[in-house]
Amino acid sequence: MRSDARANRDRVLAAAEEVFGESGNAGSTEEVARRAGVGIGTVFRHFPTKRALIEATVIRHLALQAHTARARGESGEAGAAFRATFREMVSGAPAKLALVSLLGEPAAAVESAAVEVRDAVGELLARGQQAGAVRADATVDEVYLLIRALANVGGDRAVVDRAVDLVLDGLSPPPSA
Amino acid sequence: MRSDARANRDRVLAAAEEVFGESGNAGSTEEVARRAGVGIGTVFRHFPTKRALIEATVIRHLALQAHTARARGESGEAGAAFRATFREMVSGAPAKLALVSLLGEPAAAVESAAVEVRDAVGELLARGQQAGAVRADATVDEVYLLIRALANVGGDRAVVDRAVDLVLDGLSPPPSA
Amino acid sequence: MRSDARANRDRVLAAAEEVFGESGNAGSTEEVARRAGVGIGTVFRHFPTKRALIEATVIRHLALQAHTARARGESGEAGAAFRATFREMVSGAPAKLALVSLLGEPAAAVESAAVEVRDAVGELLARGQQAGAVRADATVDEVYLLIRALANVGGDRAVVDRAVDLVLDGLSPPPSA
Amino acid sequence: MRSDARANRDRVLAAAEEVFGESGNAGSTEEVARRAGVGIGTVFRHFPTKRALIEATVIRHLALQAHTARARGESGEAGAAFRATFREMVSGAPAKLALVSLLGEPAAAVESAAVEVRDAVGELLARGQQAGAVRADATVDEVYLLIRALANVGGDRAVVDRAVDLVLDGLSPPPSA
DNA sequence: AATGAATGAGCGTTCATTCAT
DNA sequence: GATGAATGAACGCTCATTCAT
Repeated sequence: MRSDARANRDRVLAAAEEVFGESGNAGSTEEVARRAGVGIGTVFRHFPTKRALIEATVIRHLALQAHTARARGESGEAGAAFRATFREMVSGAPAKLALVSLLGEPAAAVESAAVEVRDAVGELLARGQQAGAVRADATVDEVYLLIRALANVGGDRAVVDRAVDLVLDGLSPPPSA
Repeated sequence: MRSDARANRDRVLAAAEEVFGESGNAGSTEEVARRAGVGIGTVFRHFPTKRALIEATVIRHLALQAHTARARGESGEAGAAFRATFREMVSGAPAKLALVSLLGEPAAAVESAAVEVRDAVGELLARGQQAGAVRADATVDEVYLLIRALANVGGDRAVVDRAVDLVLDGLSPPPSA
Repeated sequence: MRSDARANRDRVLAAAEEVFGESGNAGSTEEVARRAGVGIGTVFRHFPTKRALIEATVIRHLALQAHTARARGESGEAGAAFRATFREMVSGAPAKLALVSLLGEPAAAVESAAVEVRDAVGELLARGQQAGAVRADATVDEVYLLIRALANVGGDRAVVDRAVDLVLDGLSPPPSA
Repeated sequence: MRSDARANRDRVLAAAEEVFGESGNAGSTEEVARRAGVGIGTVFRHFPTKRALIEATVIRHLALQAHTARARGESGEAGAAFRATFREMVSGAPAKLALVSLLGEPAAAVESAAVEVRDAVGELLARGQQAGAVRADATVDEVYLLIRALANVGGDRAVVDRAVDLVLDGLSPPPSA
């Protein structure tokens, strides 16, 4: 039965990402249970409080983001890798509301998952800069903030894409160098 | 008595901006009444539902933003006006614009208040472009989206400021002109 | 409307004494509301937690007991007054379960209400002893404990009465004095 | 395997006496399983409902009490035996007898276990009376009620002991004999 | 026979909304 | 017009009970 339990846990987490992504903290635990196709008791068996459920959801989301960033990091040209990852992280966010901001004081586990993402982005950025493909004066903080801002803003996909183009242009090194 | 009522309406709106700005949709109507110094019944007399109250709050905020943008539009240099307004709109609205996304389907009145803001931004953008101070290929849609994205993202104020600098750099015309 | 609110408060307290008296802590706040004929929200408006409601109920009960004890204290013969009050306090308890024991750590207000009762009993006891109608070596603590024990025990009323007779006999002064 | 099952049943009953003795009906079946070192399913295999478990616990306790009373009955002096048993029954059962009152309508099996105890007390009482060591007009009903009352009352152990002394004094034959 | 994951009714509590004063 | 007491639906969470393994 261990495998059933794990499967349920995963379905609950997936449902939670949907629900809290759509409705933020206003999403209800009951709704999560309904979408996961399990009883409310099962949700609470796996995550003892609503907050614990949200934290686990956020961590899962951040882990996915970190994975996205790292996966691309090994590919060839540094500038292209940086830009492609930037685009993917912006458009890949399945939740449109800022999941992370749901937590007042983020738990330590959440913080460390976020650091993981930031570090992955930082590595891509550093390579891009070494290759001369990204402005030398941009820091991880700003770049990661831009990714978060664009990933969480609502609006037409095409408009977002063009806005990303503009931002990536701003991140290119000045041609006079 | 009409003026009393109007005064109450204004105090309620001001309190609502505070409360919902701090706590989002989780802020309670009772808390709004308390801060406005009126009874809960008075709040509901002026705004028949919580949603109506939030909408009115958002509209008030958007109207203020439109006003800010228009006021700036008449001042001297076009590129500087555009950039200053961009900065003001990003930093002047922490967490308040997020209310718009809590509305689900925004009411028509909210939409039209938002269009007002977009148009004001559009005018500033057009002038900046005519003056050669802003990239000719940027459109209002992208610019307004960037403002919204940066206004709603959480994070250190200083980091946000530097991110805005990067974006405004990206919006500058290419030096090859 | 102040008087309506007070009336409701009283009906809630009376219902709570019934419900918690019958079912102890297992009695539900909803049941209290139902018996009081008010909505659940009204119960919580007057008593912000279930615990606060139980405390208020207990205090009311203790105040009634203290009143019973004091009222009798002014009447004529000291020994008779002591015994009559003892009987009244045992049989007058409308709640058959030990309301007081419902509280883990009793709140300060509850403690002081209990002290009030103990003091009233103590005064009656002292007078009885001065009049030579009650054993001189009995202390308030024991007497009050006997009252509590007999008030809370279940069983046939007639049997309780005879048990009280036996106890009061034990509290009489030894005839050899 | 039959002996394994019986061993489990006993461990569950012992755990139940602990848990419900401490927390009354608020004690949870899961906690009983945990302390018994078995799965929750095993508890419900042996006792189909929580109520059945509590009943079995109470019956076990009453049987022990009856045994105590009977064992003492055979020892030497009748008055001393009666008084010693009275004291033991009062102090040996803190909070556990209270479970009986949580049962609402006690099951027939519980009633008959209680009758067993009452009868054992009755026998001790009769012997004490025959020996002239206990008041002739006291009946089993009153005596058993006094034991129940004192066993269930909360309060300082020393105070309870002195209250028992007073009661036993009241049960002594009048010195005029 | 034993296990423990799953279930869902029920509880305490909150809060938008109504309405008698 | 203003007030605030009353209402009850909805939420987070617990726990007795069931059942697949």
